[in-house]
Amino acid sequence: MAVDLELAPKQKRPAGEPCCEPVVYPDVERERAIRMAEVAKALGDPVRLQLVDVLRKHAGKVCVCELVPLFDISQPTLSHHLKKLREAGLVDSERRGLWAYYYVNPDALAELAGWLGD
Amino acid sequence: MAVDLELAPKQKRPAGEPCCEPVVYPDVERERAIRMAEVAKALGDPVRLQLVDVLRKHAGKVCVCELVPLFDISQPTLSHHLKKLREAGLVDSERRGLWAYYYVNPDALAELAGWLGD
DNA sequence: CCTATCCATTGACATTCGTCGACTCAATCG
DNA sequence: CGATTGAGTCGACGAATGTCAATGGATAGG
Repeated sequence: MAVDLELAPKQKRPAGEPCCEPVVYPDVERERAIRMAEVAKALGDPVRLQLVDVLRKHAGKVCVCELVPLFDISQPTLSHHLKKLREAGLVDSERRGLWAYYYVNPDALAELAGWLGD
Repeated sequence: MAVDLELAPKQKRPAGEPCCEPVVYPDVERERAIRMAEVAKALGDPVRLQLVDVLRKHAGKVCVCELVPLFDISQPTLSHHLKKLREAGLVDSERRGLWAYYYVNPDALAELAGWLGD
């Protein structure tokens, strides 16, 4: 937020001099951007976004065997998407016998939601 | 939102029968998910997320030549990211002589922000 | 035990992505 | 006009992605 851009140049550069001031972008912002971009990237697939949507609406733990018939993809592909969501911290899972239950991690969405909502 | 999942199965399938009810996922939700995933995907890169951040904070039109020194990437790469943001509808641009000015399209973020914020 | 079931992993494949250097093109200045 | 500048495009490259069929490992039921 220390970024304070000047207005655009009104004329051509005097030949040799740089176009603009070398504005420094704070590293703390950069790290925050990396975190939020990771979350956004995980949501950047329709299947994964719908998975998070279903898990959020259900507000509980959902068995994988209930998620599979919701999508036109194979079970290994769904498993792959769930792994991506897990790696991004968006969901967590719990194994109970044969079945695996998934649920959302609300904290993971908070930072991105806050930034988007201003 | 018509999705109303049953609780997970308590026992193994009786061999032959399907594990779960064939839940139908509404197509309208699917199309909305595709739109929002497209926006999320555009934000799924740290450079692009920071670009949107800078443009939003500046709340005006920013010249490309002012954006280039903010990042450790080449000018063609930045141009490529701006194109991606344009294609996703997140930003728009306007050419004035030699310079190109970019600004955010607030509407594009609204749907994703609304979904994230519940 | 033996078999069926759930779910994850592996390997393969085509596609997309992020990045750069080289180039093009329009516009500006002298 | 001729030289220079801003910005977009192109071609190339390695890396990552989404998808599937095949496989594996653990567990429940008979």
